Amino acid sequence: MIDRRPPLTRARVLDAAIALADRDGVDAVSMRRLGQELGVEAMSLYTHVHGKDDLLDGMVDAVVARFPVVRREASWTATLRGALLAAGAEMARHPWAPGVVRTRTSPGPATTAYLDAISRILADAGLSAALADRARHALGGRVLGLTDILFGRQSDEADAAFALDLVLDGLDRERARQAAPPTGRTREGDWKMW
Amino acid sequence: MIDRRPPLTRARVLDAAIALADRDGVDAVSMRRLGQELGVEAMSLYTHVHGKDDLLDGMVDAVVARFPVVRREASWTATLRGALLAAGAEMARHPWAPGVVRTRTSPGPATTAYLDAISRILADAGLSAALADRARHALGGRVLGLTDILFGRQSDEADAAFALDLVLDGLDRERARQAAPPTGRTREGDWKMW
DNA sequence: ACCTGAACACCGTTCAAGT
DNA sequence: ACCTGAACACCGTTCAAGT
Repeated sequence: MIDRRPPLTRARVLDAAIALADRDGVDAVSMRRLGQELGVEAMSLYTHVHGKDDLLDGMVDAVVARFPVVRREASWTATLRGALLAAGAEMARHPWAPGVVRTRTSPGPATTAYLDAISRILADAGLSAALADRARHALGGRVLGLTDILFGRQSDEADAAFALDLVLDGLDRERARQAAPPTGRTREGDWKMW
Repeated sequence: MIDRRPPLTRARVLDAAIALADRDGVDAVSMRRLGQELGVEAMSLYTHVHGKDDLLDGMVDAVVARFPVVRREASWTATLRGALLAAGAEMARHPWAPGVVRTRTSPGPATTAYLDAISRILADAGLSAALADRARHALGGRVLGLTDILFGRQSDEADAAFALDLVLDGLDRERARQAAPPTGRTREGDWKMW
C-alpha cells in the first residue's frame, strides 16, 4: 500500500514543534506528542532530529530565522531600534521561546547570522569592538527576553521600546564620548570602564 | 524505634531543593531525587509543598529572600545600582533561578516585599507612578535575567553594571525632564511617550 | 534510509494504608 | 498530622526488527 503522508523533513518537524509549543506550551512538546501531531511514531523523529536537545535548538533557530531582514534607517540607533523591536515582536508570537533560549548553549546558523548583522550595524556606527560587545549584551538580554513575570505583569511593546530607547540613547552618548575623549578630569559619576 | 531524622519543614525542603539545583541543575530537582536527598519518600514532600509547581515557586522566593537589605546611598540611582547589583550577584549564585523565574506566574511574599522596596526608592526619588512602573520593567528584565546565552557568552558583573548604568542614567534624565518640562518644541528623536 | 514497537529507566501525582 | 509504597499515566531514548 502506498504511503500518502508527505515525507518527514527536519523543517516539517521543527515547524510542527513550534506550532505545538505556540498552541499548548513547551511542556506539551514531547517526542511522543510531536510524533502524534505528524501522524508518525515518536522514534521516527530521531531520523531528522538528534534528540530532544537538538529539537529545542532547532526550534529556537527556526524562530530567529523568521526575524525580518534588518532595514537601514537614518541613524544607527534607529536601525537597531527597528531591528530589535521587530525581533521582539516575533519572539512575542512564541511565548515559550525566551525561556528555551536561556537553556541553549550554542547558537544555530540563523542566530549566528542575525548576531553578525547586529555586530555590523554597531561596527558601521563607529563603536569600538569593546563597546560593541557590551552593547550586544545590554540589548540582547532585554529585547529577546521581553517578558518579566517577576515584576508582575508582562511587559508590552511600549515597555520594551522604552527600555530599548534608554539603552540606545546611552550607547550613543558613549560612542560620542569615545570618539572625542574629554580633555579635563573625569566627572564624578562617570562609568569607570576605560 | 525512635526516628532520629530532623523533622521535615517547608524551609528544609526548599533549602535542599536549592542546594540540589545549584549542584546538579534544575532538571535534577525531581520529587523522587529531592526526597532521596532528604532521606524521605517522594510523597512525604507533599505534606510541606503542594506539588512541583509550589516547590519551584518556593525556591524562587527563597532565593529572593536572600537578597541583601537595600542600603540607601547618596543618590537614588546609586541606591538602586547597589541594590540591583547585589540582587544580581545572589541570582548569579543560582544559575537555574532566572530561567525558573520566567515560568512563574505570581511572586511570593519575599519577592513582593523586594519589589515594594524598589518601588519606594523610585517614589522617593520623585518619579511619577507611570515612570516608576516603566522603570521597574526596564530594570527587572536586565538585572534579574543576567545571563544571555543567545549572545554568545555569559555576561559578567561588569556587563550587568554597564547595562544598568545606561538605564539608570536614562531614567534620571527622564525624571529631570518630567520635573521641569521643556517650554519649547520637542526635539527630534525625543521619546514619544507623553 | 526510514519507520516501527517493545523495553528500560525515569517523571509527577493519586490513593489506600499505616503510625 | 505525617509518612509510606504501590499504581497510573506519562517522559526520553536504546535496540532489534521490519520495509
